[in-house]
Amino acid sequence: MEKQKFREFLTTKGLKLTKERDEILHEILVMKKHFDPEELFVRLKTKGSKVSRASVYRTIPLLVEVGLIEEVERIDRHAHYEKISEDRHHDHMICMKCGKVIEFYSPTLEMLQREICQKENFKGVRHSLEILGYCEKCGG
Amino acid sequence: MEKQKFREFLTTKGLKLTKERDEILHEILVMKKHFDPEELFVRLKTKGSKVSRASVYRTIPLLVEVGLIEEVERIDRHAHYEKISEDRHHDHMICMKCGKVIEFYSPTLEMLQREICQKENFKGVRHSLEILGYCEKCGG
DNA sequence: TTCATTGCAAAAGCTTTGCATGTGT
DNA sequence: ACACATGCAAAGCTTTTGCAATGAA
Repeated sequence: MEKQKFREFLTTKGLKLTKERDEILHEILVMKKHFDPEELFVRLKTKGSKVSRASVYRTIPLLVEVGLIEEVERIDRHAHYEKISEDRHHDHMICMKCGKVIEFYSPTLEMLQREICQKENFKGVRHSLEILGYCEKCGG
Repeated sequence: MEKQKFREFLTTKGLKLTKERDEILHEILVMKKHFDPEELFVRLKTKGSKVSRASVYRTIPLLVEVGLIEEVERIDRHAHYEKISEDRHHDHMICMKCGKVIEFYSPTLEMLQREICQKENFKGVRHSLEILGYCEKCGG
């Protein structure tokens, strides 16, 4: 159904559904976690795809635009993306020592943010909260 | 007093207080808002400083380490930093249309985050919350 | 004097783009 | 057939680094 959504988007925009675009989206749907463009490219290559880096980089913005993926963080100099799941938005805790990422969700937090936006007359579309610190293992 | 803090840090680490480092910190203290390395470099140049880009890039990590500045976001491919002010931490709302940045602070939000960390046995050190959307002017 | 530091320019690393060719619709 | 896409390689940008010269302590 994500594929359907993408297909409609392309049609609407007068763009074309190519084998490359399909392969890229497919690979993202198959992955569970975060990914960066290079990683995605390598995965595709490994599976025998002939897609080029350029196409990967050119397709990602389209997928962000449809709302199928979103940029979650930038580590060093490369962007990281994540599939937007059906279930629900979540935020991240990132361990500054081992890099472990804990995803969490707090309805209270979501509500509070809506309130804050209202107070500032700001129309919030999406948000990202990152808590940096140390995980249980690395020394709380 | 920030300068004092930096000086002590350098001494402790066996590093030297150079004219360049002083000029860089000085310029940051004079600025009120966010900045990126290039912007900082240009400002210094404009004021007649002879500092090189390399020194700017080499000094920034030191200032982050002392806790005088922090990275607040990455836009496109460049990092943005901000002076850590005496007063208090704040988060950001960013208008996706005009780029306006609204800083806000919510004690409730701060408290809530401490609770969330506790639940995950995570030792939070700092966090950043970005709400993306549209400001009053750009169409709420 | 002795290391850390600087500037320069080259290198690195991620992402974008020009162009000729290929391909959905 | 007509745009739009693709791959490739080159270009772009921000950030890092090697090296010889410089300077703080």
